Amino acid sequence: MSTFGEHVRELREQRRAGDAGFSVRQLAARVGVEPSYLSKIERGQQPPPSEKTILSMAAELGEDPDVLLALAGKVSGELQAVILKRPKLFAELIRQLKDLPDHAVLRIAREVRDGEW
Amino acid sequence: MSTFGEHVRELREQRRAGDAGFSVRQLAARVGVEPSYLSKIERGQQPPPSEKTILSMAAELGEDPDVLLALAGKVSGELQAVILKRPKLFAELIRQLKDLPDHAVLRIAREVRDGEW
DNA sequence: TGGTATGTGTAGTATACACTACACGCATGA
DNA sequence: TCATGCGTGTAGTGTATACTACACATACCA
Repeated sequence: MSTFGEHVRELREQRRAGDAGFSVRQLAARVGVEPSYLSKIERGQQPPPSEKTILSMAAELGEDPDVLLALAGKVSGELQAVILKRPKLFAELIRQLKDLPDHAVLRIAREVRDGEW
Repeated sequence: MSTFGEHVRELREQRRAGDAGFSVRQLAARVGVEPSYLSKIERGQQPPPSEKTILSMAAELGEDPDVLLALAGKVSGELQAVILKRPKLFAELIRQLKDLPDHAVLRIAREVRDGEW
């Protein structure tokens, strides 16, 4: 697995191949940070930025916010809020799901979505 | 719902009714913080302490760690680690479960535990 | 060859986090 | 009365977080 910075750099360079607006400077401007800061993040000289900044990056780069947050070692505040409302319930469930294979977890998500509960 | 501090104070005073070892000073000593710090936390003059300290408090007070952490607005690092390993999967699932009633979430946890997956 | 854009280096800053150290006044019991 | 324990007030500390500001060298291109 790549680091947060490496992954961002990769995404940005992919976008840049077809769109010159994805230079460090221009992306930084749209994301709302200084270019040197973004540069350092991409090269791992700075730790990943705040959740707010990561979400802005994800939107600009067309990446899944949860994935980018995860590379930064963060769980989104939105998800945390869901857990915090019913901590016992969700704590127990998540621990149960910890070692379940992907397809099983996915199946539960689908069944819930399809209203079988 | 009570705040973190109020809840801790309540728990401590309950324990104290039958065990003099639950003074602010003695509990603080066992938890590993200064008495004045614990006192301030209980009265809401300080924000909740670190996860480590909260877990120590939960153990001493016989409270569910996830519940105490939740009152502090924190999700345990252990749970976060589970989510961070498969962010897409868990993010999707948790969002699906957001508005599900307690009994339904509980039923899923039980069925997973009982090996029906 | 002068203007513009690029990535990056150095230095500094404001704020929050997570506490400690010590002192004070009150109560109790020997 | 005085040692012990109690809760709490004031002040200060070290570290991390999340950045900004500005300067520099390089490359393109008109």
